[in-house]
Amino acid sequence: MVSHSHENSHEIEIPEEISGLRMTRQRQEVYRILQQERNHPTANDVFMRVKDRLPNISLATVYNCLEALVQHGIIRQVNFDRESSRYCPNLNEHGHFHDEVTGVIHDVDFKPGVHLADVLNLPPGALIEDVEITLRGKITTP
Amino acid sequence: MVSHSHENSHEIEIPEEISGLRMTRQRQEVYRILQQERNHPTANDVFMRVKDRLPNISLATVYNCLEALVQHGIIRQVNFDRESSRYCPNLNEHGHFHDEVTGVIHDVDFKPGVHLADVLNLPPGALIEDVEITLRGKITTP
DNA sequence: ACAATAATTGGAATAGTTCTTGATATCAGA
DNA sequence: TCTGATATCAAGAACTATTCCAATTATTGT
Repeated sequence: MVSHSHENSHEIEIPEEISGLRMTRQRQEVYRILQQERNHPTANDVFMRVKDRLPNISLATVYNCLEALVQHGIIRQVNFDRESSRYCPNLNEHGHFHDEVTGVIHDVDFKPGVHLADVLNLPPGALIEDVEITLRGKITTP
Repeated sequence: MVSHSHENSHEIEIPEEISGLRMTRQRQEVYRILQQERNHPTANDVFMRVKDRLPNISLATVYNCLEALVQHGIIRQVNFDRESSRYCPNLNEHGHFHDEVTGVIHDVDFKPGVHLADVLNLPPGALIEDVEITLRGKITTP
């Protein structure tokens, strides 16, 4: 069923395996959408977009694919309060600024040389495995 | 129904109004629990604890009280991934370190003099209204 | 005390996500 | 290549935290 030919040579090529995760057709397409749309889509956003290419894909599969990609460190899951999870292909340590007015989510990098552990009073012996920095506010354009 | 006498003088006294919020009996008791148990309880944790003193309180009321307290800036709501929201009476700007092994959540303060805006490349014009810093990891005790 | 307003209750509804089951696809070894 | 084992997928049911709703109760201001 899966074609191994180069269907559209101008599109992003996704290898058949990333970080030990078998890249099935569904995972490829889900991943491709995250690479193309850097708008921090929700699972449902991805679901709607991916149906263009895989009309029979189910929402459960989108969730499965996203989870597999997250588990293998290929994408990141981002949560804002209790809203739907969003997904992000930017693997650099970064935070997110959520513009309350427009709803747009901006990636926020640390200034060069800054590391979180340098600015926080962590409990002794703390070994950080994951960081999530989320900011909410407005953008004033004077 | 509400007694205005000092029922137990050794207990925390909670005024009848905080920041413009009428402190009903239910809100008082919910708030008292947050002050006493600094374990970042969930709404359900609070519900179970508060039933000792208000056996007829409903979970919806606990949610209402927590929301009212959050809205008035008396407590903070904290979210870890997609888990139940937790609530925290510490109003200082701080983050949370979630110990994956024990499940304990530690408050994490900034080192003195550090401000988040100083270490992040925020989008131009960004006006931060709320910050959430959540860390996940282990604590090694050598 | 009375009317108006606010808060509480309990249950139903909602939304995002996960689970289950049966079908399909892929892989590894003979 | 065949065969069994394993992994993935689809569809829908189930789950869970939270919110909503309608009826009751409490509080406030006059």
